[in-house]
Amino acid sequence: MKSHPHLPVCENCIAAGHSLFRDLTPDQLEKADLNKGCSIYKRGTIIYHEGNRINGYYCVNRGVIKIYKTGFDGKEQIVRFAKRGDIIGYRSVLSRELACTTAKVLEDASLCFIPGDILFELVKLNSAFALQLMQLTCKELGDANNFITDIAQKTVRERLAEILLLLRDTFELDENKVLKISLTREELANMVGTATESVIRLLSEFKADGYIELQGRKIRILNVSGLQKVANL
Amino acid sequence: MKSHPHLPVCENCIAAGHSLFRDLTPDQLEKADLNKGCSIYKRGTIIYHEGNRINGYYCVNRGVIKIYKTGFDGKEQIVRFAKRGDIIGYRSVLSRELACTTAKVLEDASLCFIPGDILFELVKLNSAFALQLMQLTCKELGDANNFITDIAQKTVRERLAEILLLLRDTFELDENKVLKISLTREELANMVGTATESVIRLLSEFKADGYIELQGRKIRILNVSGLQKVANL
DNA sequence: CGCTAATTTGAGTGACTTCAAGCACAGTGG
DNA sequence: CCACTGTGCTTGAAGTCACTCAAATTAGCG
Repeated sequence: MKSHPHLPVCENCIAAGHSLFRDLTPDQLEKADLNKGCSIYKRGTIIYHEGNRINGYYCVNRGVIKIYKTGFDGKEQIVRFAKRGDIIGYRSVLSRELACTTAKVLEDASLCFIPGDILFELVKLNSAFALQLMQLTCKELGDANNFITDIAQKTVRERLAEILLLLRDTFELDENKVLKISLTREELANMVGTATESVIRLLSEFKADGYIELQGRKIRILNVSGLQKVANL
Repeated sequence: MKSHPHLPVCENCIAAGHSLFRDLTPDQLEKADLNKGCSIYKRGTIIYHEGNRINGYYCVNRGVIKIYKTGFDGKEQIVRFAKRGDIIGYRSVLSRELACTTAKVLEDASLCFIPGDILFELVKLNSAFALQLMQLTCKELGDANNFITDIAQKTVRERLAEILLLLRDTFELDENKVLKISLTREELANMVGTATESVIRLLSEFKADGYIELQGRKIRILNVSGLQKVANL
C-alpha cells in the first residue's frame, strides 16, 4: 500500500466504469480529483475490515477486490467483487454505519480514496449524481434479493452453475474461453455458500458433462446454455 | 381495493414512520399530499406483482404487507415485511427496473400511492431528502448482505430462532408476550428458507426447550436470550 | 333461512431419502 | 514445502412423501 507514482485521472476511470460520475460538471469532478488520494495495494491486502468506521469510499482504478462478510465460525461469504470502474465502501459512508463487509485485494490494485464529505457535498450539489448513486444502490439491492432467493431455494449444483455464469458476465472470457479471474476452490465455495469439497466434486461433474474444462484454477467455459439449464435460468 | 373514505394526512404518517420525509419543507410535503391517491386493500390482495412496471411507490398507512420473490418452483421467499410508516416499491422506481418482488396484503391495509415523478422531483429539490432515501436503501442493502451470510452458513434451527427475534423487533409483543403478527407455518418457512414441516418440528422443539409457547398461530416468546444463544447472535 | 354435509386449508407426525458437510488422507505443483 | 486440489467414506441435517387430525369455509338442502 504505497502512494501512487502518477495519479490516475478520474476522467479515464469514468470512461471505464458505470455511469455514476458522468453527470458531474467539470468543476465538480475536479473537486473530487483534488481531494482524492491514490494508493497501490498488493494481493492479500485488506482495504477495510468489517466493523471499521470508513470515512470515505474507494474507486477501483485497476485490480480486483473481493467483498465478503465473515460468518459465525469464521467462514467467509463473498458478497461481490469490484473491478476497474467500480466503487466500494460507499454503503457504509452513506448509511453512516460501520462497514458490514471486509474488502480484500485479489489482484494487485490501484484505488483512489475520496473522503465522505466530498460524496455528501456532491449529492447536495448535483441531484443527477444523487440519482445515479441511488440507482446503483437499488440495483445492488435487487441483486441481493435475487441471491437470497437462490441460496434459499436452489441446490448447490444449481448455484455453482449460476456463479460460473455470473463470473463470465463480470470478468469475461479470454480468447480461449477461459474465465479471466483466478479463484481458489475455497473462494468459489465462499461465493456459492457451500464447502470446498462440494465445489471440487461438482466442478469435475460439470467437466465430465462437457460444460467446462479445468486446468488448475483456469476454468474454460464450453457450454453456456448447458450451464444455464443446470442453473434453471 | 376501494378508494379511501377520508384521506390520511401525510403529517400523521411521518410521525409514525422512519424519518424519511422529515426533511421535506411544508410545501414539498403538500406537493406529495396533493398528488397521492389512497386505497384500502383487503387481506390477500396483491399490490404489485414481480415483473410489473411500477410507476410510483406506496406508503403504508395501516396494515401489514409481505414482500416476497417467487423462486423457480413457485416457492415464495419472503424478503421483508412493511408496516405503518414504511414505504414499498421505491426500489423499482428509483432503479427504473421492473418490480423484482411481489407485495401482498397480510393484514387489511390502507396505502397511499405517490407517482414516481414526484419522488424524482423531491430528490431533485431536496438533497437532505435524497440522502435519507439513500440511507434507507443502504440500510436495506446491509440487512440483505447479513441475511445472505446467515442463510448460507447457519442451520435452519439457528435461522428460525433469528427470524423469531426479528419478528419480535419488527412487530413487538403484546402484554402476554405474544408476537403481534399472525403467520402460517408455511410463511415462517418462506422467511427462513426451509420446508414447512421443518418449521413445525423446530417450533415444537423450541417449545419443549421452554423458549416459546404455541397456541395455533400465536407464538409467545418466553426466553429471548435463549433464542439469541440458539441463533448465535 | 338455519343446520348439517362436504370440502378445503393448515398443523402436526412418522418413515424414508438424499444432498451435502465433515473428516481423513493422498497427491501435486508453484 | 506448504497451500491447494482431489477422492473416498461416513454421517447428519433437512427435504420429501404420505397420511391424520382439527378447524374453518362453503355448499347443499329440507
